[in-house]
Formats: sequence, structure tokens, C-alpha cells
Amino acid sequence: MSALDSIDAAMLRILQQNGRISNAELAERVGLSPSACSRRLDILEKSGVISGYHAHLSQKALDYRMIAIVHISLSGQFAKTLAEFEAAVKLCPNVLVCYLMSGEYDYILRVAAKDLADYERIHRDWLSALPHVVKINSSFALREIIDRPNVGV
Amino acid sequence: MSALDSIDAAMLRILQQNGRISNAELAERVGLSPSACSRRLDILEKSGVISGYHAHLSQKALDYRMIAIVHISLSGQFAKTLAEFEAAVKLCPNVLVCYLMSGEYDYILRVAAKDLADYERIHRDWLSALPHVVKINSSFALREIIDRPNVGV
DNA sequence: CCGTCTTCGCAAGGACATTGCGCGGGACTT
DNA sequence: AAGTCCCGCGCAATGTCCTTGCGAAGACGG
Repeated sequence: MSALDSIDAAMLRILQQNGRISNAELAERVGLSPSACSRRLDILEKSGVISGYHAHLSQKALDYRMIAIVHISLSGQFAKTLAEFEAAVKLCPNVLVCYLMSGEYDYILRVAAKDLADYERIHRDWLSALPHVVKINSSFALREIIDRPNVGV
Repeated sequence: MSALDSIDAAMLRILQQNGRISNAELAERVGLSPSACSRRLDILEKSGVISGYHAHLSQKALDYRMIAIVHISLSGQFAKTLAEFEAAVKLCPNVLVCYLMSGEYDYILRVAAKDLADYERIHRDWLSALPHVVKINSSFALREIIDRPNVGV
């Protein structure tokens, strides 16, 4: 996998903001012929630099309307403890985001649920079953103020 | 704007997972002719149900590598106080996500920065300038475990 | 029972994506 | 410095796809 040059970077910047742009227009905006652009795009996709394309829906169209922010502390910071926790949390499909954090808690999770009953199920079946957890703190999003896919978009 | 039927819902579900699928294949997977599918997609986009399409990049390709989670408390919960804060926070391009929350803090923000110096600038120029703030608590993501665009993807 | 409205499928024309091919410029060797 | 290799480009062609106009079928209400 070779390094990204400035044309690749321009392509990525455009595709972050408009993932459904046609190859022809993308080529024009980065100053390439459509064929060269198509070949570069193919490389970016196959090498994994672009991991996918996704439609961004307005909140009223979403099935999963409820967002919970979950702070979790583990019983230790040993590599094995972290690895076991992370392997388990990856299996829960409702966890959209999970970061290992600095600060008071070890992990922060963003969990999507359809409603409160659905969240109760997720909490019971998934979150409570995560290994090495000593503290779980759930907060709910009352309202979404901003949800941008990328910086400055 | 009419309600979404089951075909619209199927289209949205597919487009959430593959935003660059061709109209022809999308039509086939929801059981419509390409022309009918194209017209429905046009309506979904123009009515705002689909707010955009975005390429999802692997973290190594991103300019903005550093993620900060910022908890903020305001001096009150009056509608005017919240509205003024929200109007101000929307102006900062580095704030990717902002929720009004239940729990200890009033707002939680996900902020993207290029590096620590960039974050220091954002904190100084934007976050510190937000109105009615009485407490700011920044934590940094040490490692990304999960970053899914949608449930179960 | 008829008019209207909506949404479908079909067909055509124009745009688009992709692949093979040949060229040119840079790097490296002799 | 000349030769060679190799990577990436543009061009061209072909097959596919997207879109729009058109007519028909069904739902609904007067």
C-alpha cells in the first residue's frame, strides 16, 4: 500500500462530503481523466482507506431514535483485561462507538436503541455481561443538537 | 411529505449500509423497476429524509486523528440559556456531535482535532467562549475500539 | 360510476463506468 | 549519458446505467 498523494487526499475530502458523487464529476474536480480517477478510487476502496459509504438519515427516519452514552470502569488496566473487554463489546451490534479514554472512566460508549424497553434489553443482555466491569453509568440524550459526519461539513 | 412505506424503509436500510449502491441493484433488492426506484430515491433525498452520503475513512487516512469527549454544565436550564448555548456551539466546525443530556452534565460533545496543539486552539477559541458554561471537562480518546455508522453494520 | 391522483413498468436516449492499449516521464543501472 | 523498467496517465470503445416521457392500473372520493 503506497502513500496517499495530494490527489488522493482531495478525492477523500470530496467523498467524505458527497459519497455519491459520480466518478466523472469527481475526476473533473481533482483534475484527472475519468479513467485515472476510477482506478485510484478502486485502489482506495480495495486497500481499505475507504471503509464504506453510508447514507446519513435525518433523525425522524431512524428506527434507532434513542442514544445512550455509557461510561464504564474496569477492575484494572492490564492488557489482558482490556483485550477481553474489547473483544466482548465488539460483539454488541447496538454499540456504535467505543473509545478507550483518559480520565475518570476507562471506556465511553455510544449505544443506539429503539426505545427505553429496547435499551433495557441491551443493558441486561449485553452491557451487564461485559467482563471486568466495576462501574457502569448510563446517560440519555434528550435532544440532538449537532450530528456531523466530518469536521466542518 | 408523505409517510414512508415498507419499500422506502428497505431502501433506507440498504443505503445506510451501502451508500454507493447502483440504482439498478437497489431497485432489484427492493423489488422495483429501476425507474420507480430512482423516483423514490429522488423524493427521499429532496425531502431531506436522506441528508447526505459520506465515505467512511479508516482512521489512518484521517487528518483529524484526535477525539475529545467534552462534558459541559451550564449555569441554568432556562430555555433561553440552552438556546443561546446551542446556537453558539453549532458554529464550531470541530464539534462533530452535541447532545443535550440527562445526568450530571447538561451537554456532551465529541470534538475532532488534528493534534493536541489543535485541540488547545479549539478549546481556547471556541469552547471557552461558549455562553453560560460553568464547568468543562475534557477527556481524550486513547484508542478507538468501535466506530460504526449504524446499528449492526 | 366516473374523474382524479398516484405510482407503477416500459422504452429510448443520453450519460456514465470500466477496460485495454499505447505513450511519456522519472528512477535506477550500466 | 544512454538504455531499461515501471508506474501512472489519457484516449477510445463498449457495455451498463440513469433518467425522463408516456400510457396503464389501482385507490379513493364525489
